[in-house]
Amino acid sequence: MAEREEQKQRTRRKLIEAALSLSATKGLGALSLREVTKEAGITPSAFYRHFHDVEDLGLALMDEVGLSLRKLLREGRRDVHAKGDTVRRTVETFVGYVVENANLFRVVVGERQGASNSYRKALYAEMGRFVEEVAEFLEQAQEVAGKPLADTALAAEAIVAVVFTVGGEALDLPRHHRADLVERLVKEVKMILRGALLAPKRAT
Amino acid sequence: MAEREEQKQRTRRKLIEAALSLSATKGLGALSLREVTKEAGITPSAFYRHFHDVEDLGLALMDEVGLSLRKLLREGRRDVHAKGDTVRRTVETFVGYVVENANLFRVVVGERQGASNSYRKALYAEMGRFVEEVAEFLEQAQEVAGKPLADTALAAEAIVAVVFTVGGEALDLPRHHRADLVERLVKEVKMILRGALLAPKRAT
DNA sequence: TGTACATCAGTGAACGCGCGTTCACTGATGTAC
DNA sequence: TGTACATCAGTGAACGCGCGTTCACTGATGTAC
Repeated sequence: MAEREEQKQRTRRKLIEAALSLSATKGLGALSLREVTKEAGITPSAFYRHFHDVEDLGLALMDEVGLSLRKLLREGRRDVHAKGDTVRRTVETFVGYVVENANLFRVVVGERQGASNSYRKALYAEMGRFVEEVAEFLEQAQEVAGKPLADTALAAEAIVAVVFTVGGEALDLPRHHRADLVERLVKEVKMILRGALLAPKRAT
Repeated sequence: MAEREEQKQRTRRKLIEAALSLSATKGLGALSLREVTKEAGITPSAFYRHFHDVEDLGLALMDEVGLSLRKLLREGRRDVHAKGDTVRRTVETFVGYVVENANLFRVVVGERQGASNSYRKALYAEMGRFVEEVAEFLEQAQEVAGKPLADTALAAEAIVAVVFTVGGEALDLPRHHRADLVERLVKEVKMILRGALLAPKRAT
Protein backbone atom coordinates (compact mmCIF):
# COMPACT_ATOMS: atom_id res chain seq x y z
CA MET A 1 0.00 0.00 0.00
CA ALA A 2 2.44 2.62 1.22
CA GLU A 3 5.44 0.59 0.21
CA ARG A 4 6.31 2.81 -2.71
CA GLU A 5 5.96 5.92 -0.55
CA GLU A 6 8.13 4.43 2.16
CA GLN A 7 10.86 3.65 -0.32
CA LYS A 8 10.67 7.19 -1.62
CA GLN A 9 11.07 8.61 1.87
CA ARG A 10 14.04 6.35 2.46
CA THR A 11 15.71 7.68 -0.66
CA ARG A 12 14.89 11.25 0.38
CA ARG A 13 16.56 10.58 3.71
CA LYS A 14 19.64 9.28 1.92
CA LEU A 15 19.81 12.46 -0.15
CA ILE A 16 19.60 14.65 2.93
CA GLU A 17 22.22 12.62 4.78
CA ALA A 18 24.49 12.75 1.76
CA ALA A 19 24.02 16.51 1.43
CA LEU A 20 24.76 16.91 5.10
CA SER A 21 28.03 15.05 5.05
CA LEU A 22 29.17 16.69 1.82
CA SER A 23 28.25 20.23 2.81
CA ALA A 24 30.01 19.84 6.14
CA THR A 25 33.43 20.01 4.56
CA LYS A 26 32.84 22.30 1.63
CA GLY A 27 29.85 24.39 2.61
CA LEU A 28 26.28 24.36 1.43
CA GLY A 29 27.15 26.53 -1.54
CA ALA A 30 29.45 23.89 -2.96
CA LEU A 31 26.84 21.15 -2.98
CA SER A 32 26.66 19.41 -6.34
CA LEU A 33 23.64 17.50 -7.50
CA ARG A 34 25.75 14.81 -9.09
CA GLU A 35 27.90 14.34 -5.99
CA VAL A 36 24.89 14.16 -3.72
CA THR A 37 23.05 11.62 -5.86
CA LYS A 38 26.18 9.53 -6.26
CA GLU A 39 26.66 9.48 -2.48
CA ALA A 40 23.00 8.58 -2.03
CA GLY A 41 23.22 5.80 -4.61
CA ILE A 42 20.77 7.03 -7.23
CA THR A 43 21.18 8.51 -10.71
CA PRO A 44 21.35 12.29 -11.12
CA SER A 45 18.04 12.46 -12.93
CA ALA A 46 16.19 10.71 -10.11
CA PHE A 47 17.04 13.69 -7.91
CA TYR A 48 14.18 15.64 -9.45
CA ARG A 49 11.64 13.18 -8.02
CA HIS A 50 12.56 14.59 -4.58
CA PHE A 51 13.62 18.21 -4.89
CA HIS A 52 13.07 21.00 -7.35
CA ASP A 53 16.78 21.83 -7.40
CA VAL A 54 19.85 21.80 -5.16
CA GLU A 55 18.82 24.94 -3.30
CA ASP A 56 15.56 23.25 -2.41
CA LEU A 57 17.57 20.44 -0.82
CA GLY A 58 19.66 23.02 1.04
CA LEU A 59 16.59 24.62 2.57
CA ALA A 60 15.34 21.21 3.68
CA LEU A 61 18.68 20.81 5.44
CA MET A 62 18.26 24.12 7.26
CA ASP A 63 14.88 23.01 8.51
CA GLU A 64 16.40 19.85 9.80
CA VAL A 65 19.16 21.65 11.66
CA GLY A 66 16.91 24.24 13.26
CA LEU A 67 14.50 21.58 14.44
CA SER A 68 17.21 19.48 15.99
CA LEU A 69 18.82 22.43 17.79
CA ARG A 70 15.57 23.53 19.33
CA LYS A 71 14.81 19.99 20.40
CA LEU A 72 18.16 19.90 22.16
CA LEU A 73 17.42 23.12 24.00
CA ARG A 74 13.98 21.95 25.08
CA GLU A 75 15.48 18.84 26.56
CA GLY A 76 18.00 20.98 28.44
CA ARG A 77 15.14 23.05 29.82
CA ARG A 78 13.64 20.08 31.57
CA ASP A 79 16.63 20.08 33.91
CA VAL A 80 16.15 23.68 35.04
CA HIS A 81 14.89 22.56 38.41
CA ALA A 82 17.80 20.22 39.01
CA LYS A 83 20.35 21.37 41.54
CA GLY A 84 23.85 22.49 40.55
CA ASP A 85 25.28 24.72 37.88
CA THR A 86 22.58 25.12 35.23
CA VAL A 87 24.73 27.22 32.92
CA ARG A 88 27.60 24.78 32.97
CA ARG A 89 25.31 21.83 32.42
CA THR A 90 23.60 23.46 29.48
CA VAL A 91 26.82 24.67 27.87
CA GLU A 92 28.37 21.25 28.22
CA THR A 93 25.34 19.63 26.65
CA PHE A 94 25.42 22.12 23.83
CA VAL A 95 29.11 21.68 23.06
CA GLY A 96 28.65 17.92 23.26
CA TYR A 97 25.84 18.17 20.76
CA VAL A 98 27.85 20.42 18.48
CA VAL A 99 30.75 17.99 18.43
CA GLU A 100 28.43 15.03 18.00
CA ASN A 101 26.56 16.66 15.13
CA ALA A 102 29.52 18.49 13.66
CA ASN A 103 28.12 18.24 10.16
CA LEU A 104 24.77 19.77 11.02
CA PHE A 105 26.42 22.53 12.98
CA ARG A 106 28.96 23.34 10.29
CA VAL A 107 26.12 23.87 7.89
CA VAL A 108 24.26 26.23 10.18
CA VAL A 109 27.17 28.37 11.20
CA GLY A 110 28.79 28.22 7.81
CA GLU A 111 25.89 29.81 6.01
CA ARG A 112 25.46 32.74 8.35
CA GLN A 113 27.00 34.95 5.73
CA GLY A 114 28.46 34.51 2.31
CA ALA A 115 25.83 32.11 1.14
CA SER A 116 22.94 32.77 -1.16
CA ASN A 117 20.24 35.17 -0.07
CA SER A 118 17.66 32.47 0.43
CA TYR A 119 19.94 30.32 2.60
CA ARG A 120 20.79 33.33 4.71
CA LYS A 121 17.17 34.25 5.10
CA ALA A 122 16.25 30.73 6.14
CA LEU A 123 19.13 30.71 8.58
CA TYR A 124 18.20 34.00 10.23
CA ALA A 125 14.73 32.59 10.76
CA GLU A 126 16.13 29.48 12.44
CA MET A 127 18.50 31.50 14.60
CA GLY A 128 15.69 33.84 15.61
CA ARG A 129 13.61 30.90 16.75
CA PHE A 130 16.55 29.56 18.70
CA VAL A 131 17.15 32.91 20.41
CA GLU A 132 13.49 33.01 21.40
CA GLU A 133 13.73 29.60 22.99
CA VAL A 134 16.84 30.63 24.90
CA ALA A 135 14.98 33.73 26.10
CA GLU A 136 12.15 31.55 27.37
CA PHE A 137 14.70 29.34 29.03
CA LEU A 138 16.11 32.40 30.79
CA GLU A 139 12.64 33.56 31.87
CA GLN A 140 12.02 30.22 33.44
CA ALA A 141 15.47 30.00 35.03
CA GLN A 142 15.31 33.45 36.59
CA GLU A 143 12.08 32.55 38.32
CA VAL A 144 13.58 29.38 39.68
CA ALA A 145 16.74 31.13 40.83
CA GLY A 146 14.91 34.24 42.00
CA LYS A 147 17.27 36.51 40.09
CA PRO A 148 15.39 38.86 37.77
CA LEU A 149 17.07 39.78 34.52
CA ALA A 150 16.76 43.19 32.92
CA ASP A 151 16.21 42.11 29.34
CA THR A 152 16.03 38.40 28.59
CA ALA A 153 15.71 38.95 24.84
CA LEU A 154 18.98 40.89 24.61
CA ALA A 155 20.76 38.52 26.95
CA ALA A 156 19.56 35.57 24.90
CA GLU A 157 20.78 37.15 21.68
CA ALA A 158 24.20 37.85 23.15
CA ILE A 159 24.48 34.36 24.63
CA VAL A 160 23.53 32.66 21.40
CA ALA A 161 26.05 34.77 19.49
CA VAL A 162 28.84 33.84 21.88
CA VAL A 163 27.92 30.19 22.17
CA PHE A 164 27.64 29.69 18.43
CA THR A 165 30.81 31.59 17.62
CA VAL A 166 33.03 30.11 20.29
CA GLY A 167 31.30 26.73 20.18
CA GLY A 168 31.99 26.53 16.46
CA GLU A 169 35.69 26.62 17.20
CA ALA A 170 35.34 23.35 19.06
CA LEU A 171 35.03 21.60 15.72
CA ASP A 172 38.59 22.48 14.77
CA LEU A 173 40.02 21.71 18.17
CA PRO A 174 41.74 18.51 19.27
CA ARG A 175 39.68 16.64 21.85
CA HIS A 176 41.83 17.54 24.85
CA HIS A 177 41.56 21.29 24.25
CA ARG A 178 37.81 21.17 24.23
CA ALA A 179 37.53 21.30 28.01
CA ASP A 180 39.28 24.68 28.08
CA LEU A 181 36.88 25.97 25.49
CA VAL A 182 33.89 24.83 27.51
CA GLU A 183 35.41 26.58 30.51
CA ARG A 184 35.78 29.80 28.57
CA LEU A 185 32.23 29.54 27.26
CA VAL A 186 30.77 28.96 30.71
CA LYS A 187 32.60 32.00 32.05
CA GLU A 188 31.49 34.17 29.17
CA VAL A 189 27.86 33.14 29.45
CA LYS A 190 27.92 33.83 33.18
CA MET A 191 29.54 37.18 32.47
CA ILE A 192 26.63 38.09 30.23
CA LEU A 193 24.07 36.89 32.76
CA ARG A 194 25.76 38.90 35.50
CA GLY A 195 25.66 41.94 33.25
CA ALA A 196 21.97 41.36 32.59
CA LEU A 197 21.06 41.10 36.27
CA LEU A 198 20.28 44.69 37.14
CA ALA A 199 18.41 47.40 35.37
CA PRO A 200 20.89 49.41 33.29
CA LYS A 201 20.90 52.66 35.23
CA ARG A 202 24.04 54.52 34.27
CA ALA A 203 26.58 51.98 33.10
CA THR A 204 30.00 52.27 31.41
CA MET B 1 62.61 51.11 -14.68
CA ALA B 2 59.87 49.86 -12.38
CA GLU B 3 57.17 50.51 -14.90
CA ARG B 4 56.59 46.87 -15.62
CA GLU B 5 56.44 46.07 -11.91
CA GLU B 6 53.98 48.87 -11.28
CA GLN B 7 51.70 47.59 -14.00
CA LYS B 8 51.87 44.13 -12.50
CA GLN B 9 50.86 45.45 -9.08
CA ARG B 10 47.98 47.33 -10.66
CA THR B 11 46.72 44.11 -12.24
CA ARG B 12 47.14 42.27 -8.94
CA ARG B 13 45.02 44.92 -7.25
CA LYS B 14 42.36 44.48 -9.90
CA LEU B 15 42.31 40.73 -9.27
CA ILE B 16 41.88 41.24 -5.53
CA GLU B 17 39.14 43.82 -5.99
CA ALA B 18 37.35 41.55 -8.43
CA ALA B 19 37.64 38.60 -6.05
CA LEU B 20 36.28 40.75 -3.26
CA SER B 21 33.21 41.89 -5.08
CA LEU B 22 32.49 38.44 -6.47
CA SER B 23 32.99 36.54 -3.22
CA ALA B 24 30.76 38.98 -1.37
CA THR B 25 27.62 37.58 -2.94
CA LYS B 26 28.52 33.95 -3.39
CA GLY B 27 31.18 33.26 -0.80
CA LEU B 28 34.88 32.69 -1.10
CA GLY B 29 34.36 29.04 -1.89
CA ALA B 30 32.48 29.87 -5.07
CA LEU B 31 35.24 32.03 -6.53
CA SER B 32 36.03 31.04 -10.09
CA LEU B 33 39.33 31.83 -11.75
CA ARG B 34 37.66 32.59 -15.04
CA GLU B 35 35.11 34.91 -13.48
CA VAL B 36 37.73 36.76 -11.49
CA THR B 37 40.03 37.29 -14.45
CA LYS B 38 37.14 38.36 -16.64
CA GLU B 39 36.09 40.92 -14.03
CA ALA B 40 39.69 42.10 -13.75
CA GLY B 41 40.04 42.38 -17.51
CA ILE B 42 42.77 39.84 -18.20
CA THR B 43 42.81 36.38 -19.78
CA PRO B 44 42.47 33.32 -17.53
CA SER B 45 46.00 32.16 -18.19
CA ALA B 46 47.51 35.46 -17.05
CA PHE B 47 46.14 34.73 -13.59
CA TYR B 48 49.07 32.43 -12.92
CA ARG B 49 51.52 35.33 -13.16
CA HIS B 50 50.00 36.58 -9.90
CA PHE B 51 48.76 33.68 -7.81
CA HIS B 52 49.49 30.00 -7.61
CA ASP B 53 45.79 29.13 -7.66
CA VAL B 54 42.41 30.49 -6.54
CA GLU B 55 42.94 29.51 -2.92
CA ASP B 56 46.14 31.54 -2.93
CA LEU B 57 44.07 34.57 -3.99
CA GLY B 58 41.56 33.81 -1.25
CA LEU B 59 44.24 33.87 1.42
CA ALA B 60 45.52 37.20 0.12
CA LEU B 61 41.98 38.47 0.57
CA MET B 62 41.86 37.31 4.18
CA ASP B 63 45.05 39.19 4.89
CA GLU B 64 43.55 42.30 3.43
CA VAL B 65 40.39 42.05 5.52
CA GLY B 66 42.17 41.40 8.80
CA LEU B 67 44.50 44.31 8.25
CA SER B 68 41.71 46.71 7.49
CA LEU B 69 39.63 45.68 10.51
CA ARG B 70 42.51 46.14 12.90
CA LYS B 71 43.30 49.51 11.39
CA LEU B 72 39.72 50.54 12.05
CA LEU B 73 39.94 49.49 15.67
CA ARG B 74 43.21 51.31 16.20
CA GLU B 75 41.67 54.49 14.90
CA GLY B 76 38.77 54.02 17.30
CA ARG B 77 41.21 53.65 20.16
CA ARG B 78 42.59 57.13 19.63
CA ASP B 79 39.25 58.50 20.83
CA VAL B 80 39.34 56.68 24.15
CA HIS B 81 40.08 59.83 26.03
CA ALA B 82 37.26 61.78 24.42
CA LYS B 83 34.26 62.49 26.62
CA GLY B 84 30.93 60.77 26.11
CA ASP B 85 29.83 57.23 25.47
CA THR B 86 32.89 55.30 24.29
CA VAL B 87 31.02 52.06 23.71
CA ARG B 88 28.34 53.70 21.64
CA ARG B 89 30.87 55.64 19.60
CA THR B 90 32.93 52.54 18.88
CA VAL B 91 29.95 50.35 18.03
CA GLU B 92 28.59 53.01 15.71
CA THR B 93 31.93 53.33 13.98
CA PHE B 94 32.14 49.56 13.63
CA VAL B 95 28.67 49.14 12.19
CA GLY B 96 29.32 52.05 9.85
CA TYR B 97 32.49 50.37 8.69
CA VAL B 98 30.75 47.04 8.24
CA VAL B 99 28.06 48.59 6.10
CA GLU B 100 30.61 50.64 4.16
CA ASN B 101 32.82 47.61 3.51
CA ALA B 102 30.04 45.09 3.20
CA ASN B 103 32.03 42.99 0.76
CA LEU B 104 35.08 42.65 2.96
CA PHE B 105 32.95 41.87 5.97
CA ARG B 106 30.85 39.29 4.17
CA VAL B 107 34.01 37.45 3.24
CA VAL B 108 35.32 37.39 6.78
CA VAL B 109 32.16 36.32 8.50
CA GLY B 110 31.13 34.05 5.68
CA GLU B 111 34.17 31.85 5.97
CA ARG B 112 33.98 31.32 9.70
CA GLN B 113 32.76 27.82 9.08
CA GLY B 114 31.91 25.75 6.09
CA ALA B 115 34.83 26.88 4.04
CA SER B 116 38.01 25.01 3.28
CA ASN B 117 40.35 24.17 6.12
CA SER B 118 43.00 26.63 5.07
CA TYR B 119 40.53 29.52 4.80
CA ARG B 120 39.16 28.70 8.21
CA LYS B 121 42.60 28.53 9.71
CA ALA B 122 43.56 31.88 8.23
CA LEU B 123 40.32 33.36 9.49
CA TYR B 124 40.75 32.14 13.07
CA ALA B 125 44.17 33.75 13.06
CA GLU B 126 42.72 37.08 11.93
CA MET B 127 39.91 36.89 14.47
CA GLY B 128 42.35 36.05 17.24
CA ARG B 129 44.40 39.11 16.39
CA PHE B 130 41.27 41.21 16.41
CA VAL B 131 40.17 39.89 19.81
CA GLU B 132 43.60 40.74 21.17
CA GLU B 133 43.32 44.29 19.97
CA VAL B 134 39.88 44.62 21.52
CA ALA B 135 41.32 43.29 24.79
CA GLU B 136 44.05 45.93 24.68
CA PHE B 137 41.39 48.51 23.97
CA LEU B 138 39.53 47.38 27.08
CA GLU B 139 42.68 47.47 29.19
CA GLN B 140 43.25 51.04 28.15
CA ALA B 141 39.63 52.07 28.58
CA GLN B 142 39.28 50.60 32.06
CA GLU B 143 42.23 52.66 33.24
CA VAL B 144 40.75 55.80 31.81
CA ALA B 145 37.33 55.09 33.28
CA GLY B 146 38.72 53.74 36.54
CA LYS B 147 36.58 50.63 36.31
CA PRO B 148 38.67 47.47 36.56
CA LEU B 149 37.51 44.44 34.60
CA ALA B 150 37.86 40.88 35.83
CA ASP B 151 39.06 39.28 32.61
CA THR B 152 39.60 41.50 29.58
CA ALA B 153 40.48 38.56 27.32
CA LEU B 154 37.19 36.77 27.94
CA ALA B 155 35.20 39.98 27.73
CA ALA B 156 36.90 40.84 24.44
CA GLU B 157 36.12 37.41 23.01
CA ALA B 158 32.46 37.68 23.98
CA ILE B 159 32.17 41.21 22.65
CA VAL B 160 33.75 40.32 19.33
CA ALA B 161 31.43 37.33 18.99
CA VAL B 162 28.36 39.45 19.63
CA VAL B 163 29.44 42.38 17.51
CA PHE B 164 30.37 40.24 14.53
CA THR B 165 27.26 38.09 14.73
CA VAL B 166 24.74 40.84 15.28
CA GLY B 167 26.68 43.35 13.18
CA GLY B 168 26.62 40.94 10.28
CA GLU B 169 22.84 41.13 10.27
CA ALA B 170 23.10 44.82 9.44
CA LEU B 171 24.06 43.86 5.91
CA ASP B 172 20.66 42.33 5.27
CA LEU B 173 18.75 45.12 6.95
CA PRO B 174 17.12 48.12 5.30
CA ARG B 175 18.84 51.37 6.23
CA HIS B 176 16.18 52.60 8.64
CA HIS B 177 16.29 49.47 10.77
CA ARG B 178 19.99 49.77 11.29
CA ALA B 179 19.64 52.27 14.15
CA ASP B 180 17.67 49.71 16.18
CA LEU B 181 20.36 47.16 15.58
CA VAL B 182 23.06 49.56 16.76
CA GLU B 183 20.97 50.23 19.85
CA ARG B 184 20.71 46.51 20.56
CA LEU B 185 24.42 46.04 20.04
CA VAL B 186 25.35 48.90 22.35
CA LYS B 187 23.12 47.46 25.07
CA GLU B 188 24.54 43.99 24.65
CA VAL B 189 28.15 45.15 24.74
CA LYS B 190 27.44 47.19 27.87
CA MET B 191 25.76 44.15 29.36
CA ILE B 192 28.92 42.14 28.84
CA LEU B 193 31.10 44.90 30.26
CA ARG B 194 28.87 45.18 33.29
CA GLY B 195 29.13 41.44 33.77
CA ALA B 196 32.91 41.65 33.50
CA LEU B 197 33.22 44.36 36.12
CA LEU B 198 33.57 42.36 39.31
CA ALA B 199 35.44 39.24 40.15
CA PRO B 200 33.10 36.28 39.64
CA LYS B 201 32.42 35.33 43.23
CA ARG B 202 29.32 33.16 43.29
CA ALA B 203 27.20 34.07 40.31
CA THR B 204 24.07 32.53 38.73
C1' DT C 1 72.24 58.19 -27.73
C1' DG C 2 71.58 53.77 -30.52
C1' DT C 3 71.52 48.91 -31.07
C1' DA C 4 71.02 44.02 -29.91
C1' DC C 5 69.30 40.90 -26.70
C1' DA C 6 66.72 39.32 -22.38
C1' DT C 7 62.79 39.40 -19.59
C1' DC C 8 58.22 38.49 -18.65
C1' DA C 9 53.00 40.18 -18.18
C1' DG C 10 49.53 39.09 -20.84
C1' DT C 11 47.38 36.40 -25.17
C1' DG C 12 44.54 32.90 -27.33
C1' DA C 13 43.71 28.23 -28.60
C1' DA C 14 43.18 23.81 -26.91
C1' DC C 15 42.43 19.96 -23.54
C1' DG C 16 39.60 17.02 -20.68
C1' DC C 17 36.20 17.20 -16.89
C1' DG C 18 32.16 17.55 -13.95
C1' DC C 19 28.27 20.15 -13.93
C1' DG C 20 22.66 20.69 -14.18
C1' DT C 21 18.98 19.44 -16.95
C1' DT C 22 16.03 16.88 -20.63
C1' DC C 23 13.95 12.92 -22.24
C1' DA C 24 12.15 8.52 -23.54
C1' DC C 25 12.41 4.32 -21.02
C1' DT C 26 11.67 0.36 -17.50
C1' DG C 27 9.72 -2.32 -14.22
C1' DA C 28 7.99 -2.77 -9.57
C1' DT C 29 4.06 -1.17 -6.83
C1' DG C 30 -0.75 0.12 -6.58
C1' DT C 31 -5.71 0.05 -8.18
C1' DA C 32 -10.14 -1.41 -10.32
C1' DC C 33 -12.92 -4.96 -11.67
C1' DT D 1 -8.04 -14.51 -6.06
C1' DG D 2 -6.67 -13.20 -10.97
C1' DT D 3 -6.17 -10.03 -14.72
C1' DA D 4 -5.55 -5.64 -17.09
C1' DC D 5 -4.16 -1.08 -16.66
C1' DA D 6 -2.19 3.19 -14.25
C1' DT D 7 1.27 5.23 -11.58
C1' DC D 8 5.69 6.79 -10.80
C1' DA D 9 10.66 6.18 -8.54
C1' DG D 10 14.55 5.39 -10.69
C1' DT D 11 17.52 4.59 -15.28
C1' DG D 12 20.83 5.85 -18.82
C1' DA D 13 22.10 8.48 -22.75
C1' DA D 14 22.64 12.89 -24.43
C1' DC D 15 23.09 18.06 -24.48
C1' DG D 16 25.64 22.35 -23.99
C1' DC D 17 28.37 24.98 -20.61
C1' DG D 18 31.90 26.94 -17.66
C1' DC D 19 35.57 25.26 -15.29
C1' DG D 20 41.11 25.02 -14.25
C1' DT D 21 45.24 24.27 -16.53
C1' DT D 22 48.88 23.85 -20.44
C1' DC D 23 51.38 25.77 -24.00
C1' DA D 24 53.65 28.22 -27.62
C1' DC D 25 53.26 32.99 -28.67
C1' DT D 26 53.72 38.33 -28.73
C1' DG D 27 55.33 42.65 -27.91
C1' DA D 28 56.36 46.25 -24.59
C1' DT D 29 59.72 47.16 -20.92
C1' DG D 30 64.33 46.68 -19.18
C1' DT D 31 69.46 45.92 -19.59
C1' DA D 32 74.25 45.82 -21.49
C1' DC D 33 77.42 47.68 -24.41
